[in-house]
Amino acid sequence: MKSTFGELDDRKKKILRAIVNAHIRGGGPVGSKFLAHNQHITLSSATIRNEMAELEALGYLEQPHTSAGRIPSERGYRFYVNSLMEDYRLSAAELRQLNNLMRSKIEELDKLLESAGKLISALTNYTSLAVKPRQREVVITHIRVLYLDTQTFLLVLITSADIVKTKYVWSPITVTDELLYRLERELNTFLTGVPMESITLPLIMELTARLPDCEQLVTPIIRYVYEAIGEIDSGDLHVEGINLLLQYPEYADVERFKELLKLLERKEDILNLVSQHQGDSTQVIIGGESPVKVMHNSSFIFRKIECGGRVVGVIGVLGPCRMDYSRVIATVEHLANSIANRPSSINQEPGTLAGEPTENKLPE
Amino acid sequence: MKSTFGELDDRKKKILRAIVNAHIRGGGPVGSKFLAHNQHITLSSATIRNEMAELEALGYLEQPHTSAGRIPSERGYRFYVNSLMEDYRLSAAELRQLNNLMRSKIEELDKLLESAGKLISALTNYTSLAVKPRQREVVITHIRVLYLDTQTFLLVLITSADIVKTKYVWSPITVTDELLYRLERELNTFLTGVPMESITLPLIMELTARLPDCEQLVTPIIRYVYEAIGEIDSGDLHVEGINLLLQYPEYADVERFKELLKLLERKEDILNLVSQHQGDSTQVIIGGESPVKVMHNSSFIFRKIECGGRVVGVIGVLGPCRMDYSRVIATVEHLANSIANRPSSINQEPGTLAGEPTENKLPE
DNA sequence: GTTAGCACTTAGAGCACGAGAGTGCTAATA
DNA sequence: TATTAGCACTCTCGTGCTCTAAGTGCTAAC
Repeated sequence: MKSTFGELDDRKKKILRAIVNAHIRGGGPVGSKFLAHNQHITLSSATIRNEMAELEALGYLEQPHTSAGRIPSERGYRFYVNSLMEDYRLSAAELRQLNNLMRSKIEELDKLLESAGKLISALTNYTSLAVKPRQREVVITHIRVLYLDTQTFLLVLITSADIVKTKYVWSPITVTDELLYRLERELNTFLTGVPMESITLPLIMELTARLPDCEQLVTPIIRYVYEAIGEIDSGDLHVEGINLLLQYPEYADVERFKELLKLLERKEDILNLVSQHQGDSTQVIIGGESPVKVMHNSSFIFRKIECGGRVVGVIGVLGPCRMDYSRVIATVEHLANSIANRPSSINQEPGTLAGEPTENKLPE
Repeated sequence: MKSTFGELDDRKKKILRAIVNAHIRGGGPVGSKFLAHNQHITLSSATIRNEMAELEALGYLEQPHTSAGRIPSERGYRFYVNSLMEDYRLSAAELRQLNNLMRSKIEELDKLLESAGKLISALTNYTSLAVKPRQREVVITHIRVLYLDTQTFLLVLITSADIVKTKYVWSPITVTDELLYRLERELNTFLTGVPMESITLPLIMELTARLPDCEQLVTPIIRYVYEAIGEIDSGDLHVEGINLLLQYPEYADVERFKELLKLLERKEDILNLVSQHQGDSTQVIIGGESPVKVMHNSSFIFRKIECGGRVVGVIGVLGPCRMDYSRVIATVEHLANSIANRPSSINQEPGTLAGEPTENKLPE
């Protein structure tokens, strides 16, 4: 059957698959002779050459130069990922390592994502990204004020994103339990459930008026509330295993690698890219499909981790377009699912409450 | 005056200084002819050649090959840093940027160190390291338990390192204010002021016995306390501007750069190195002086940041041995001092209390 | 439709060669 | 005696060349 427009006949698919597989393994362009030795292909090299020429005409293959073999084009990779590649079965050793991580019962999601990143790097031999995504529209749900001594108290903010922020406050005035009680009550009245934009000057003035004996505390506290919410909003990116990319000839060009490093260090573009993508399934961005220019020679695979309807993280893998897609996808999916379904450890209410600790440094 | 053993006469010093300066600026080996054009040196190239030959014999210079100029040896750099280099005066633009950072009033020390790292990278064009050092012998000073609803409460741990950790706890039993009050009291009695090693099974059993109606809560809480202290202990390292190193020919060798990247990603060796060093002044480790092998082609400059007698951070710069030492040292010192002396912002009690917020994620 | 064979193209390794840079040494100079 | 000019020598690096290996496209035979 001749290739009707846009579709490939079985033989072409088989050859394309073999080329991509071989290229992913070997790195170099693959030639007709090499393919003729392939077990699954019982054609002469001449026939294969003809098919390859057609695949190139259709845009699935490219030729670095006349006397080289063919390499997959981006379109070729895309077709491979969509239609050709076989599912990868994780080996026993890989499963063991993945499960070990989950069994280690790391409590903090941040730390867990970081460890997951390390593990993915190690398993796939590519750079891993672990994203703590932006949390939009965070509001304070509770405020607590803890008495420490007559000059200091601890402010505890519990937010709708279930993140807790704490802060020491040194008070210029002597504080009493009674004062703190009133402070706590008024702060809760005025600041909980209120989106950032609504904390306006009139509101602040009214709040201050209700607390005539501790005016001096109100402004800094509100400033801190602002900052805390901003920090929760902001998102973060952990990168592991950058050094692994240097083993691939694709990154031998120092200038190119440098640009990629810059991208990863700036974090912003990656955070945007990840938060813009909607899909729940594993996303595969191949080379030029990325809106980010410096990623045009790389592929990026990532997947959201959802717990109870909220995106709590994103893990991903960055590597050359010549990436072992099926293995990476299998690894990322396994890990994302494990994290999403992990039981929490302080009295497991499965899938609902899992605390993340945190810290609050007072550099005296 | 001839050079008596170990000491260099003024002329040699002048020549060595000029060589190191020129090498730092230009990158290449520097030759006698080039030096003869130097304003401060009024000698012929032949004389300079003789002096350079002697400096080489003394171990201060090296020659990549016969027909190249000289480059400083590590000993040469060391002598330069100790005795030859002039103090660098920060430019107005540099001072402005440094002061802007401090004026931005970032509250969280972590974030501030991170920003400081970014700024140092940008100002020096080398990689910066920001270390949150290990905190040894942390104990809990207060424990608070906050009622949230009948099934959940918030555990707040205040530690001797002035770091606060919080954690949601989901309770399998219905909690009341009264129960939490007793829980809080007993936890404080048994766990505060106690070093980790002393939290032994008998102690845990006694604690459990005192709280017959909420046994199920005690074990996970203690586990969490362990974890929290462990996390405070552990230290952390932020690296910024790795990409900047790639502009220096010293790192053109991919394999060498890769090893350095690995080192920075593993973090451990750097944390050890930094925490072992005792000195309060700025430390300069040149090439092979480092106990870490992969740093033998790099220099590392770092300085502790102390607030009220405690080391709250370390900032440093990593770059090629051919580093602009005086500029880096000036920048690091300025920033370290600024951070050490910064006023805290929630009701500034200068130099004593400055809160660090924190977060506590509940991924439900 | 498939295959064998052959002419053609190209990258890359290996080599020679010359330019450029810097040295060490010797002899002349102040 | 310390300094300098001059010169032969050494080494790196870039350029241009050839040769080889690999792989193709095309034609003719099966």
